[in-house]
Amino acid sequence: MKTTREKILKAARETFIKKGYKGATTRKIAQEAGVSEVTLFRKFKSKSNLLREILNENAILSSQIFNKLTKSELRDKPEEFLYRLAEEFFKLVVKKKIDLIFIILVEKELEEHGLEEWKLLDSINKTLYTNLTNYFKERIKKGNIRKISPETAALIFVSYLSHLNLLSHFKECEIQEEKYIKNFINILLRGIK
Amino acid sequence: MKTTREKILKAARETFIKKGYKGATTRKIAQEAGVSEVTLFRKFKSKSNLLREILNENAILSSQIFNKLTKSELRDKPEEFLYRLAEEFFKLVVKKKIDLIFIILVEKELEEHGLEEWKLLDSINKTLYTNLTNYFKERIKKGNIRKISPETAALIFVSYLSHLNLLSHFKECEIQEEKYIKNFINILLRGIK
DNA sequence: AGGGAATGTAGGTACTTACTTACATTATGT
DNA sequence: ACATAATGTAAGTAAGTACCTACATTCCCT
Repeated sequence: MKTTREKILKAARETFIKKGYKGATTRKIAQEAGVSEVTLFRKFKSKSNLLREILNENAILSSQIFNKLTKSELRDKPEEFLYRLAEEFFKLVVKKKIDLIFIILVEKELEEHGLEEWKLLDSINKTLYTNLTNYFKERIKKGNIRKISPETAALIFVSYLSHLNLLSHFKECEIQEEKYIKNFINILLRGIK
Repeated sequence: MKTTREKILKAARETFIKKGYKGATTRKIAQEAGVSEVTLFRKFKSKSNLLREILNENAILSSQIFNKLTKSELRDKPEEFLYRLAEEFFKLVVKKKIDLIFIILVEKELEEHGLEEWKLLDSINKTLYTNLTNYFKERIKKGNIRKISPETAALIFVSYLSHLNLLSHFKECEIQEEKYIKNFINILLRGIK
């Protein structure tokens, strides 16, 4: 049985992604969670606070995935490592409704309210990007992969996953995760030429 | 000298990207354009209409780029073709403030208003994606590139460009277009391995 | 069974926003 | 120079939104 808190968090995640920060009204979120609006405000002082809690949780989950894989012996096999990383991220993102790009947009809407939370808000993307960049640097040094720009490679990875995730929110285009990820890793490793 | 119409369109593009659809108030747009709010409503009946005009224009511009390049002799040299395509798109997108991803998000916010305009709204991404997919298919047939999934390759291209564009809206990260695009094409063509 | 915590209901406040109306002002072309 | 079109100003409307208060109801623990 889910607690009220969890129900609200889940509904908020889904609604924020579907409607954007401003578009997701507290009434709608509460309704989606099956609780009254008052309860929402009792549990999470304000709407922006509700968002903050979600983002915090997301950042933690995102780090965990990377750390887990980094510690495994997969680390030394770039192709499998990247495949598993993409897979795990995709799963997390779809299951938990963590929308990587969405976060940036929330940011924009909050900008003028003087929030200094840039760093926090962008943390998922940034975390993955930073971790991956370091990973590529290390692999280049060890001669596992050729001498490409590690930043660019990391950016390709992050952007592809974000985009795939975005697409998954549309009913029309059913995404066959496995195929899309496998093909991607294939091209990322060997190029199209 | 810019016409009032053009001033409003420009301001609207910039504000929509900065604040999102809901976040961009008509007051703010008018202010940014240096005209009164009433003028905005006189020229473009409604806010959603203003958006529609922008998206229409974007879609046309996006097609033009692809068509121009396709007709040139570059078509037969994938690496240069893709480089130029990326470059031109990036220029257009930054100069004209055409945010590829933004468009999808607008869509979400409008969803419940019963807009049936899905297809229109997503047209820039879709246009580029479709055109590129066909391009890759053709190149594979002609033996210019190896046998990869053309859809996946197109998606990598579109998502990378979108993401790069998104990043360019943040003051912090100055994007050196040339380097980012060159490195990208390098990896896309030859892989990281 | 009873008492305290969690939740719901109803109503309301203060604010914002898309959009309108009525009227005044400026610019433009002939 | 004058009619016409384009723009501005002021004021307002109707709807929506985040969030609050007061009180009633339900649930859970002992």
